[in-house]
Amino acid sequence: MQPGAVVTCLSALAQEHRLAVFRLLVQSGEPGMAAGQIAEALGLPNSSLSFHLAQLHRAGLIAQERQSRSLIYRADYSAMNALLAYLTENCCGGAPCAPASVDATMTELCA
Amino acid sequence: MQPGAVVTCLSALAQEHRLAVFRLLVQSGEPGMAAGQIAEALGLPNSSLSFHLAQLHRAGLIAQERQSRSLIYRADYSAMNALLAYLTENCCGGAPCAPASVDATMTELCA
DNA sequence: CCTTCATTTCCATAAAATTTGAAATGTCCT
DNA sequence: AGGACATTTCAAATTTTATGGAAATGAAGG
Repeated sequence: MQPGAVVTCLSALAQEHRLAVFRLLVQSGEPGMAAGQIAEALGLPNSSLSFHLAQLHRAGLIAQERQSRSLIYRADYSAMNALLAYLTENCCGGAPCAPASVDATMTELCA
Repeated sequence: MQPGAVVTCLSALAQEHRLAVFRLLVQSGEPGMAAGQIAEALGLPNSSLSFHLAQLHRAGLIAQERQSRSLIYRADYSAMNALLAYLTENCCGGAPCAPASVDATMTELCA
């Protein structure tokens, strides 16, 4: 993952409503949620939510799929894992402070 | 970790220069770095860097210690781990998608 | 083709973040 | 006390981000 993409991802998550949206989708899992459902669940105006969804989508953290008239959104777990991996990379100056298994584990996480 | 604190942490990291500062400190490890060193390493004006250091410090991601005339900064690994833990929490709707060992592993990470 | 429904795009406005030189603060040394 | 040094605080301009109503787009059904 490249630094620019990391900043984009972090910026996408660094906002109250967007973090709430992302967590809702992370916890919603496979079925995902339609934009309208999300708006209702979080009490946000449609246009505001759409703005936030666009940011999360642009960052690659959520995927979008049309299902008849609704757009359903899902969390992209692999993007989240790439982000986590980047943050822990080269931790502690290269000295192995974490078991080697962590990297492998994180890659599998929610894949 | 509480949602407000999470947003504060993510906001702190969601900026090109601050992400660079944080990574520099993460990789620098135990000895840490003085503000001046960081400014020079990243080519930032002192006042700009000071602004960014303050945000990282306020978020609890870095620690500050006075050493004679210099202020040396270090990454706070436990804060980073708390942040990572929050993001993976309740992943996939409570269905255990990651080995239980991950939580424990992450807690130890860079402690 | 027309209407309804779900969502996005547009727009204007308001709020927040970033940038830096200059001045202030705090520390050390003589 | 006085001077040099490291860093922060202040202030003001610029840029970015967030908000939400109204209009536009796209899809389904009669």
